[in-house]
Amino acid sequence: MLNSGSHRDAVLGLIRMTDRPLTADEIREALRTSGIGSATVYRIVNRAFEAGEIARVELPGSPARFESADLPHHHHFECDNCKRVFDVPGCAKGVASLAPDGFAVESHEIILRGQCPDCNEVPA
Amino acid sequence: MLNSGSHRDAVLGLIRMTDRPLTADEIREALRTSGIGSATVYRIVNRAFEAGEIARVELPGSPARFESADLPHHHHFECDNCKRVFDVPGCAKGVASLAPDGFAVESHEIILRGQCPDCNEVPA
DNA sequence: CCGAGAGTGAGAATCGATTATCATTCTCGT
DNA sequence: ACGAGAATGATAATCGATTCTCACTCTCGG
Repeated sequence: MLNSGSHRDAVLGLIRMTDRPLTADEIREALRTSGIGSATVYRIVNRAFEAGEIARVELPGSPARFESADLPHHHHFECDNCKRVFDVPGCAKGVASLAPDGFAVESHEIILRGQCPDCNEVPA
Repeated sequence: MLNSGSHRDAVLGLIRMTDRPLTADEIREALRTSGIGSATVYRIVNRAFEAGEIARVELPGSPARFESADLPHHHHFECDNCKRVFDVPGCAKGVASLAPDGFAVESHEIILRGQCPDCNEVPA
């Protein structure tokens, strides 16, 4: 059940393979068959984050999520219903120029909310 | 030192008078001369929020903030240095249309980060 | 085969934010 | 002035997320 690096590979592989940011709990749940504990998940993602291998995504009111560090500039969509977070490619123009004079904008973040495709199904 | 409603008036008045969202602690600190306790601040802002009198602003990694409920659509700027949050009038075009097909966008949020005017001073 | 050292999981501990508790204080109509 | 009921503040309790602890397991070079 243990094999140095196998948990790490599973966690980082899962993150790279998934097209949306995952919480520590989502990761542990996805890998539950391996019996991985949450402390281990946190250890792995924290180290990988510090090493710049993955990115941390924080949204208000929910735990930190992790995704590949090499994704192009993008933003996030949080489903009001299932609470999952999805990647949204692209960016709105002129975002940084919204700030009034005197503010030096160094980064920005756009969060969309609503119903994801799964939760938006029209019940026939 | 107590006068029914005076604390409430002080808190809501402060919120309406301030042009940026305030945390419970910022409110308590601003009114420290009145000896208001944090439980009272929370009670007041929670009730006012439930009554729709003020709006709650939540940013990742910091406590909830409160501002007037009647402000026009706007967004927020968080100073990387002093951690204060400021209002940013206006909005970027086409924000909602960023989401891929299948996503129903119901609301959005833009967070700018960088240096606020106070922290951006050029040391002569 | 052995030992050093990293990895692991269960659970305890911690953290900051917020809420609950409760004895006390105040307000107000009468 | 009086009593019911709301408001208050100090502090304890709670909450969810995350980190720490520690005994144990595994890997791997020699």
